[in-house]
Amino acid sequence: MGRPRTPLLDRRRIAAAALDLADQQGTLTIPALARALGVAPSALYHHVSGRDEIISLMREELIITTSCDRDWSQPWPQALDKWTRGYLAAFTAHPRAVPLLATTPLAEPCIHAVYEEVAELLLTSGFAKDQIMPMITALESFTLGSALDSIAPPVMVSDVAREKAPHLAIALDHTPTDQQRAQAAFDTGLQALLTGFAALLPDHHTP
Amino acid sequence: MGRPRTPLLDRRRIAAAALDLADQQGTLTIPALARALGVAPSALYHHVSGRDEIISLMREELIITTSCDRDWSQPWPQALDKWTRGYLAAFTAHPRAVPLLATTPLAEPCIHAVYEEVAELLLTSGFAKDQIMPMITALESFTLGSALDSIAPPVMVSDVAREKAPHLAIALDHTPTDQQRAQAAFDTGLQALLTGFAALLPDHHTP
DNA sequence: GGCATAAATGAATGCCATTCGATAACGGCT
DNA sequence: AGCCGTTATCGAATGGCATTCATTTATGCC
Repeated sequence: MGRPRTPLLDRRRIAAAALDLADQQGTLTIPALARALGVAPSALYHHVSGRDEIISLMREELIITTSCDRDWSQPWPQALDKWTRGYLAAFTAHPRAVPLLATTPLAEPCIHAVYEEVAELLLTSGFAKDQIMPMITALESFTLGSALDSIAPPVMVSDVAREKAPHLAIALDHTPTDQQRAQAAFDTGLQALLTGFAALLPDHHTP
Repeated sequence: MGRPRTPLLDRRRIAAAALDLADQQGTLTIPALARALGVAPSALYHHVSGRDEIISLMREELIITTSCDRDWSQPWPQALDKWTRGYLAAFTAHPRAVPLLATTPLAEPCIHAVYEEVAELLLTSGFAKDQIMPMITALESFTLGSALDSIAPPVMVSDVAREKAPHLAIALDHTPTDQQRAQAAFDTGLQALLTGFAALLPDHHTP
């Protein structure tokens, strides 16, 4: 026993293992995480304050490992499109972990970098100062909601219900039932949001 | 002991008490819920299968008690606006319960009625059949995400960080810091979504 | 009136998050 | 080199929670 010759744990390793575990099992328990790390459960508490902090680290790890390809040099619609899609992809890459991550807000310092870049993009594109944060927040809310939607069971209308809900039945008949369903909703919503944002520009010409 | 002369519990009462409890405490535990109902913890299992089902019932209760005022006779933008705002209001009426409710999808039969009405509205308004469900889902995802955002701590930029994130600092200086922050983001996003949806109509004139 | 059933109790089970004292290696200081 | 405070682990112990089960008592149907 006693202190090991080389440390077995650090916060990054804990976060990565927790993310893997939650992704495979759909839940996160300290004993299971410790087992995956080859360590006693109590060892974790020398690196993190508790389970909640582990979940925060998981979300941070998610951002770190997936936020490499952004391109703010494009026009704002394309740049926002790419940013938002990358954001969603980060979540859907770990579908079973989403419920765990969705309800834990991201720690402050981690988001400042991205927010700053988006804010600069939108300000130089001509959006009003008091619209920047609402726009960013709306995009993030939509993305988080879409991530949760992507792991929800698809809506089904049983044959008995078809008569009571004929219009819904029509709509569902023209909707994919698999993973593509959530993606189509995200595409439609994102497209609509960006179109609606364009109408906020001062020099926008209404039809 | 033994069976009481008049039943102490039923599913509605359990759901309502659970919603109240989660709203006040921010968590839901079976012992606490049983205490609130004046009952032993094990008594609950004669009415529900477990904690997960209680959470489902809570969400159902939420819909039941708040989905009275909708008006599908208005033009589609106003109707969708009212529906979506009511949806968000149902969540924000129980802010501390939102994390519990957000990750549990709603049971099937409960949503069919609303979906049918929205589907009819959108179909008769001229939207393409394969756009109905994506539009509905996008609105729901945005609303759920906004509900989660409304209980998240507001983003702050400490004085030290102002130099590293000047554009973000500008944006935040023009953003309310209280409850109004989330509402402004929701307003902006909903407006943008509806504007973007209008552009999907076949007879839409692009500027 | 008897009996299957429904609705409660309370004890028991097993898992989980977290804390604490003991153990042993590391690193700086003399 | 030897000492000591610090660091990183373990193992045991605590307290809480969700869930199950045997038991008790009332209800309503035949």
